[in-house]
Amino acid sequence: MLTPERHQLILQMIKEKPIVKIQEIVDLTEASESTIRRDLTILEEGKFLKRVHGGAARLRGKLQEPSMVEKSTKFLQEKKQIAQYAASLVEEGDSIYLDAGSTVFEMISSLQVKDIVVVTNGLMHLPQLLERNIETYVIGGYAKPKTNAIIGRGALASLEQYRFDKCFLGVNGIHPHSGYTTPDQEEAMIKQKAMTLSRESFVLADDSKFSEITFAKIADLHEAMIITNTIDEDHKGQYTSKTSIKVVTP
Amino acid sequence: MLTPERHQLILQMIKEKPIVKIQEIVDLTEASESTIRRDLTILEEGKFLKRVHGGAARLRGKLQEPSMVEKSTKFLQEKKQIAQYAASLVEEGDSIYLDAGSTVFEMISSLQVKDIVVVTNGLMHLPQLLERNIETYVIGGYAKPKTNAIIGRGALASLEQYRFDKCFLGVNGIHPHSGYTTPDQEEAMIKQKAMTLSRESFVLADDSKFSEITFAKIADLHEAMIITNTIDEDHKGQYTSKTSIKVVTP
DNA sequence: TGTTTTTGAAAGAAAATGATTGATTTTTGA
DNA sequence: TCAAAAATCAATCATTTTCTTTCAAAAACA
Repeated sequence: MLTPERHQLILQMIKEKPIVKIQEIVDLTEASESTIRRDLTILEEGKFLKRVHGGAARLRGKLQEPSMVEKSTKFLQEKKQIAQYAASLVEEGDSIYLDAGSTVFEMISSLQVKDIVVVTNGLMHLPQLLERNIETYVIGGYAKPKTNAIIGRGALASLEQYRFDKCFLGVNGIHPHSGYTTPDQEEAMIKQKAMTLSRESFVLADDSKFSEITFAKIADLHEAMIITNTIDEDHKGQYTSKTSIKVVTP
Repeated sequence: MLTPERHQLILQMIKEKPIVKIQEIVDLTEASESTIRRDLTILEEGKFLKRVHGGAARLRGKLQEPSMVEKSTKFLQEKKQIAQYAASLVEEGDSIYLDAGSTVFEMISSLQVKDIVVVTNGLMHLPQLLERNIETYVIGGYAKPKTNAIIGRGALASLEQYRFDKCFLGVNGIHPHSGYTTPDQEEAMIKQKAMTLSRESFVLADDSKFSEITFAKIADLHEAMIITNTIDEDHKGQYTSKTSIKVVTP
């Protein structure tokens, strides 16, 4: 049996059971224990599973097939939690705006409702959206290589064509006085515009964004609801007095 | 057995099983192991499969694309030739429109000039364009899952914002009387509009497109220059009298 | 005919495998 | 709780399988 075949088989097993014993894999694959151990080492390096004493365990959150996009940050877990909650807010029939950015990206795989319309400026999001057969509109404009986002004058005009029930934005800074900020002026304008076109606005942010200020202001705190995972009790009051915060607990 | 025959057979096998062993191919084709290894090397270069130790594996992502599997190496070769010539037409400082579609896609990797502006409705093209640091604008509108193209009313309006030195289009049919045609009415409108916004228009087509007619008309033959690889001498006159054709010779 | 391309065979290199060893971790049982 | 027993582990090595390279014969081509 070929190595990648075995790997597939192992991943299959771990998709069905959260933990599999080495011996179980040995029995099924008819390969030696050494070989299976080597396989597990490789699969662990590729972030496909976690080795545990006696076997291998499923990675939290990664029940789906492994795309190469992710597996970068240690915040992924947190991002997923935040994204999952945000996705649960989307209701049947909604038209929503999805901002570019990795946290918002994680929302897509969690979207349960099907009868929605999505507008986005995030080029990274498109393959996933199309694969899931979600009705998707892209705004036109300059494709910024660094963030894979559509921005610029054309993007603003293009965005103007739509109206949203909800918009979901990523930001880089959240601050009681300075509000929501992001490093790029052009991206800030897009986010701003999206908010004005939307009945409700949501900002997705892990707690590293709190008390940060970056260059371009998007809006004041009260203009959106923040979705985050944990928030320092000491500073919580500074924010809760100005906006509603949903804290997603692990 | 002829080389392309063997290649087809191998692609067929890999369409049915995600992984095939070399020995299995040897048994079926009755060619030597050396030959099969050579075949696999070629097919891997053509991005049709991935070699793995002991055999070959199906590529992730572009698997069940019927059009993809049908394509023989020769076919891809032809597209590359056409695309390469088309790319050589792009001059420093040009603003160009790149239509969605696989032949036009092949142009991107052949683009030598750097100081150009590209506008496209092809979502597939974006990763490649951005990676090559080409200034890229995307038109806004509905993202059509099947072709990964942006189309629709919004796309037309978005396109209207730009002017081009040259536009490069794919079509499905070329016919002396019916002109250029494509199966999707909406896509036809986009192509049409792109032509009107461009000083020069080029249609990229392998010879399977000649004498074909599909649903939606884009334009008459004389409105664009055809770039193709070979053309049947018998019918050549029908086309050359109505348009200029560049025949790219192997 | 001579020339190029394709093919198959063979040799050495590289990779994958399975068994073994001794170390490490977990479990057992007092 | 502790130490012995059992299970699991990483590291190593010999063996097997697969790969690449090379070369000459066969086939296709002009």
